[in-house]
Amino acid sequence: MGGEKNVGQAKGGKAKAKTPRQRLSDKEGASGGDSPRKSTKANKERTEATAKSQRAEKVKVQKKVKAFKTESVESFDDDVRFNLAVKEEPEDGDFVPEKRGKKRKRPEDEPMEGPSCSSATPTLNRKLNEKDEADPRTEKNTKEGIKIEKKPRKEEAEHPVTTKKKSKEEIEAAKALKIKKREEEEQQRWRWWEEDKYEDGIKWKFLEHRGPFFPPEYQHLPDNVNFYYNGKVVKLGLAAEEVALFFAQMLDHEYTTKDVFRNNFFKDWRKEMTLEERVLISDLNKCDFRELHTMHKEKVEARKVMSKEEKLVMKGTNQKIVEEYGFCILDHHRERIGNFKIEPPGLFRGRGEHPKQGMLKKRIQPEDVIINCAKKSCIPEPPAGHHWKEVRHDNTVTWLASWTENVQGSCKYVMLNPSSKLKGEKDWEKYEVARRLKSCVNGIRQQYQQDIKSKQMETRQRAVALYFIDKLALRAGNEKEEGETADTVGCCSLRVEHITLHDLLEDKDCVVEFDFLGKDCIRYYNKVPVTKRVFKNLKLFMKNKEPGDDLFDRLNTCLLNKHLSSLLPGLTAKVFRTFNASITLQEQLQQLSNMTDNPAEKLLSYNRANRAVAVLCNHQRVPPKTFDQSMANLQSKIDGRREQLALAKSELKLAKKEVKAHSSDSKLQAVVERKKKAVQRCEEQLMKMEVQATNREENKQIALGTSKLNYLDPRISVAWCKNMEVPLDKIYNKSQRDKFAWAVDMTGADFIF
DNA sequence: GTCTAGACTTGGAAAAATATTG
DNA sequence: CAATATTTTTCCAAGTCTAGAC
Repeated sequence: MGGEKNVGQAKGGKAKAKTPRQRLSDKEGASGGDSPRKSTKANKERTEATAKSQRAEKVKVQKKVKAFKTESVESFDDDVRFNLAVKEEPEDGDFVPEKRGKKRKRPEDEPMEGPSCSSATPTLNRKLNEKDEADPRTEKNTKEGIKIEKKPRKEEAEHPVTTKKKSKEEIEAAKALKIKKREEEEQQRWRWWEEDKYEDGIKWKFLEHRGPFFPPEYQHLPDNVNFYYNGKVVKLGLAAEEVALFFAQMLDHEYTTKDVFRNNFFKDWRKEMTLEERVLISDLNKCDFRELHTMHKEKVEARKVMSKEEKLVMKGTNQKIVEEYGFCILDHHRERIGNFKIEPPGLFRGRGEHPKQGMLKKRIQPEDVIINCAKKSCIPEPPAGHHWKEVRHDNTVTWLASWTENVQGSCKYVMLNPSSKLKGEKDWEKYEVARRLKSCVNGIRQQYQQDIKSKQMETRQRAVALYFIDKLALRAGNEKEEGETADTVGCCSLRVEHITLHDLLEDKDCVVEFDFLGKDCIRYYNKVPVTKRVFKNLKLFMKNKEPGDDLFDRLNTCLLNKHLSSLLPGLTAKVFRTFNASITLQEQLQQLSNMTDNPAEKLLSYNRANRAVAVLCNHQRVPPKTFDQSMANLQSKIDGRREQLALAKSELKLAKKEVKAHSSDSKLQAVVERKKKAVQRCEEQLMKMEVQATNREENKQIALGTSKLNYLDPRISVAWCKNMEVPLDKIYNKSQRDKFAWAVDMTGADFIF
């Protein structure tokens, strides 16, 4: 369920009820001490472990341990962390394309006009496409050809036994097709990272697309499906009925039991009603949506059990839509759009205790939509009988279409896919800024340690906040409008009630206990020993304040970021998260992985390093409902395999005996060999499964995705794969490889973040 | 300066697609 | 082959940060 599963006890807000989606963390943690290798531990230990003494020992145990290590992440009591900072790291300026010898000059014609509209037909995209493909860069093609050829071979080697009944040839053919497709794709890839960058602020020179895709209009319910009010059938008008269905669809969801949600919904629903409807329907509790709900469930079910043919048809029509609306032409290249579909109307599902949950998110009309494209491109047609709100040609932004959403009044955008140049370039730049921070972080740390002693209150607060941001990877914490959103905070917006100071806690001096709701109402709970100076300052900051008062009353993110950017151009609070995440990954990989490990162990090490980062960044998830079950399944599989192994071993022994008895019988000799192989195979499989179980258990409440996608410099992972001889697709799936194509292409085994 | 709208990144859940199993 | 488990993709909310209005 999406809402707020677990009522935590994070300290909450100014007179607001809190129902935090607390998950892991605190001792009383929901799932009670079930397993000895609870990953929750890691979280707790983050601060509890006096890192230094334990570290050495833990690292040694690494190989077999089940507990998951985070030492170097949190240990980080000041001395340690600050030593670890690196001085060297000459600007190797990976971001400057010049460095890569083969930079390609943008061809003269490229800041282009693009194809003129006049001749364009509805199949424009296709045509452009072909044109694109006809742009051969031969030398590269050959190179890639080789590259790709290798990959699939490896893959095959990894799954050697495809022993399904299907004919081998069929499988081979399918595989070959896949390979070919991949190859083609690779050759078409726009290697933008080898090109010059545009002047500042210009995002594109040509942009053409078909506009966003609108969801289908609402159709009346079938006659036999009824809404009841006060026990009587009421035939609703189109508008009210549509909104009623939104609610009915969510009946299984916890949302619909919450007062705030129900009230907001009812208020907005009534606005959609006709006068008579509004007069009649005055109490949500008298509404009976069950028939609508049932109908909806049946529809979902029907979709699930569709025949293969039907599914294929569906897939086909979807593909056509993607083909038509899912791509744009950006500076001569066909790029995938990320979210080309206009968000359908529905009920707003805010997270946590959102004051606006349940409000009606209205249907977007073309009249609400601003289109952005090149002047000389073929302007997208609005749906028949409609017009756009505006068509503009702003090449200093990256969006293709935008509209204002009615619940929060915020802008929504249609933008490109992560694999696009526009997103990729920005991503690359982000990691380069983080690397620049690496080379000066020592100085910055020294400075804020100094600043903590400053006579200026503002400077001191800034220094302490920065200390937290650096040490704990907290988010900046912008101010939010009260009552508009759930009550969540980040560093600068921490309130007195969110921390508790302990002169002595669990054998440690000067411990700060954090307990607050962060982004998405995810609880942050941590007990952190800090320096005396920080501790004393915190006491001072809290003096004479109410629990609901700001801890850093002289500070906000704007001030902080201004200061940061004066230390290093481009430096902002969130760069510390990126930097600390990436550097942690690199260190952890270094510490945890061994060349002599088998592939499964290497992967486990990678995941553990990734996990260390996720813990640092407080990326949590609700364990899947099926978690325990699937864990048990795996365990029984392991047990089964164990038995099998024992059996195989005894058979081997027997066979060996036979050989001894009738020596030099070549047939028996062969049997022994075969049995040996069987044992070995069994052992390998068992081991693989055990590693898998460990990994899964440790991952119970940790979400790796966000850090992998947004915080970890992909070049670290690519280099690691090369060094460890792990195929990249063990780490990154297809879309991740696409997103990080720039990194995959440019990174050698020697990359250092 | 301060405030706010705008643009873009980050985030977990849910849905859909695929793989595996009985 | 269907049922189930797992992985991938989609969805869209919720952050960060900047620039420009005032």
